[in-house]
Amino acid sequence: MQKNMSTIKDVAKAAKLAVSTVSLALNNDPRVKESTRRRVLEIAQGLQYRPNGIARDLKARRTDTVCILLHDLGGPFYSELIRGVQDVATSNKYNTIASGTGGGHIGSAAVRLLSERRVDGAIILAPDVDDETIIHAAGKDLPIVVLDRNLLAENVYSVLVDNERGGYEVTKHLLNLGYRNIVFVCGPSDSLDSELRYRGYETAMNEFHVQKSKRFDYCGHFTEEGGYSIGKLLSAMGILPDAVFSANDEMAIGIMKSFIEIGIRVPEDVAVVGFDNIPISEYVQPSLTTVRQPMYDMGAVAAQFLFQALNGNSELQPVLLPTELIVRNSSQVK
Amino acid sequence: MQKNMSTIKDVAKAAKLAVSTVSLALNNDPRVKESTRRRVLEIAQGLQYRPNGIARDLKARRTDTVCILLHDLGGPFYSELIRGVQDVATSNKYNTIASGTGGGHIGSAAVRLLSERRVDGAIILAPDVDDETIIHAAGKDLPIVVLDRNLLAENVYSVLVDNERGGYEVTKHLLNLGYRNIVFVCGPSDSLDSELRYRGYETAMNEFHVQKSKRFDYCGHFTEEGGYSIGKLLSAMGILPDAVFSANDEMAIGIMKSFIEIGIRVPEDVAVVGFDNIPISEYVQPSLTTVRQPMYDMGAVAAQFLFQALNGNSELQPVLLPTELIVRNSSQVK
DNA sequence: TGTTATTTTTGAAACGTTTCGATTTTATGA
DNA sequence: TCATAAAATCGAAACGTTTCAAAAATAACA
Repeated sequence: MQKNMSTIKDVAKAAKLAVSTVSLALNNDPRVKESTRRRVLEIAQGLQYRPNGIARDLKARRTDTVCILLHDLGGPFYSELIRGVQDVATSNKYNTIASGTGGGHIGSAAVRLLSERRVDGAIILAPDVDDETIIHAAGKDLPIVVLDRNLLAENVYSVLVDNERGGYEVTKHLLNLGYRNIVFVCGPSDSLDSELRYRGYETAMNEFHVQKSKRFDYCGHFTEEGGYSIGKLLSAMGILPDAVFSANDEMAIGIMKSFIEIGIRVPEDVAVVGFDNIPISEYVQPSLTTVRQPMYDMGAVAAQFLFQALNGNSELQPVLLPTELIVRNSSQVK
Repeated sequence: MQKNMSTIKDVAKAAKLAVSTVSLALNNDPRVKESTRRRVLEIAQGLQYRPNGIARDLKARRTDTVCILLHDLGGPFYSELIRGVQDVATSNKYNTIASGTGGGHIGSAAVRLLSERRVDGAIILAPDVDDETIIHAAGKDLPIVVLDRNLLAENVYSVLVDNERGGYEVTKHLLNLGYRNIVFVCGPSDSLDSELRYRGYETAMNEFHVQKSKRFDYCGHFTEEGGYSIGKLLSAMGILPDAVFSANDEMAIGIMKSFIEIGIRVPEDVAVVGFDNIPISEYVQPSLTTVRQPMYDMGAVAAQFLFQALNGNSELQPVLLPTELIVRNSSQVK
């Protein structure tokens, strides 16, 4: 049975000093005599004393920690985002913790970290955290940066990726290559991303005076399986288009897989393009033409916003980050 | 300028009740009259009161949170691990936060979360957190599960993957296919994983009475670039083996890339196998034969250990999870 | 109505720190 | 040696909760 964790009181008692002196000593306050400090340090060491961070946070009314909330921690392309946040947070001497909002009671992670003020700031890329929660939690002393979300509120700042332009450019790429019958495969119907990418597609198609596919004809759930089914469906119904623009890479990969299985060649018979530039998009066969989102930048910019806000600057305009078209082999015969 | 967050005191004052009554009311204690509770709830709502989690944690001396410490949050194959942990933690009504140990001052994340007791338990897969820190932080009330680390200490529990057997099996697979001149490419010299995988390789080679490569001749840093250089080196020196067993997939992919670049065919000229079964290993060309680590199980088992320990069971023997050989095209002509 | 049992509310202490103003100790200068 | 300045230490309050024992209010019963 281990004895209880020793506290600053125990150290004080052992050193025959006041608690306050010990505290000062441990925090290297110049007011304590050098010899006392050394003695305190020694005794603290001997007692295996470790300050209790929670008590410290309570007193300080700050945690020096920011969090990043993701629906699915460890999703395929959050990695760079997290890195971006962490790099900036670290250089501002803040700690970063991440939490997934997916499992468990809905909103529990958000409530716990934000509403109950266990962090000093937050970056949120999680559609399942509702605006309400965010608006309520945000405050002068707890700025929140939302990613990929249309939300305008006090102490809430916004970083967006130009999904619409990305959709426009990749569609135009297809059109320039001569493809005309281009089908758009959308994601979940409540996905803003999917919607915006469609709008870009729409614009490009209009620009070329080409008839566009009805938006909601083909709808996966941003999953590879979803794409696979849609691919099967398209070919089974004998309505193969010239090209498919899938609202994300996972679905695009599923689509390609289904095509290839039944002997439809990509891109010779049908071109396929995706969106997101997830790591495997480079490795699938054929490699996937897609649109890169600047995930690292997104994280870094979001974190910078956070610290600007924490330093009192509340005049931060929403920023729109550019995407980048990445042409690979799924759209263009070598 | 936003006014200060309201506390339970403000609610009490507004309701003309004692703080303690309000606390009881908010926590649905049956001792408070129903009508009072409703009144309190209403007033709390009106004041936008949100309990301060830090104060609560301090008083309760527990956080209902466990953390998972990874060197590189968002690394390619942690995703499943995190999911495993989170699933189990959630079903035990605990929250999970994740933190990367890579950026920033070394050990800072670990110290902050573990030593300063901001969590009730931890799962650690991060070679850069040293044993010392773990041993010191661990306690009856803060069990720690270490993954892939040889560490035996009080309140520290261990979940391992049978790297040695994995190495043995994949080597045997090569030997059974007739390969004899098999080179082992190791990871960083301080990597236990790499070492164990080598031992499995050694055993298999001995079993077949084949001469094995010297262990430290070829050493990448578990990176694709490292593998690429080694591949170049091997071919440049004209000492191509029959097969290469790379201590992880990233390096294996780099090696294949370099081979293919200069016209060496995989697997016809040289077979390549890796370890870890990272997502893209399935998609590279040729697809990579590798060894799967049961990441989800690892996370789930680790979390289960944690909660067993939190519930007073300290008799948990280290567990060794089996690996699984995944044969793909990089080792075997179709 | 008075007594007792029950329900409801309360004040104070505690969790482990930091910080402030006050007090004690030591050093300084005449 | 004494007064004063400077250095070192101290005690108490505070951070925002929960909890415990006790007090107050209400209900039940004779």
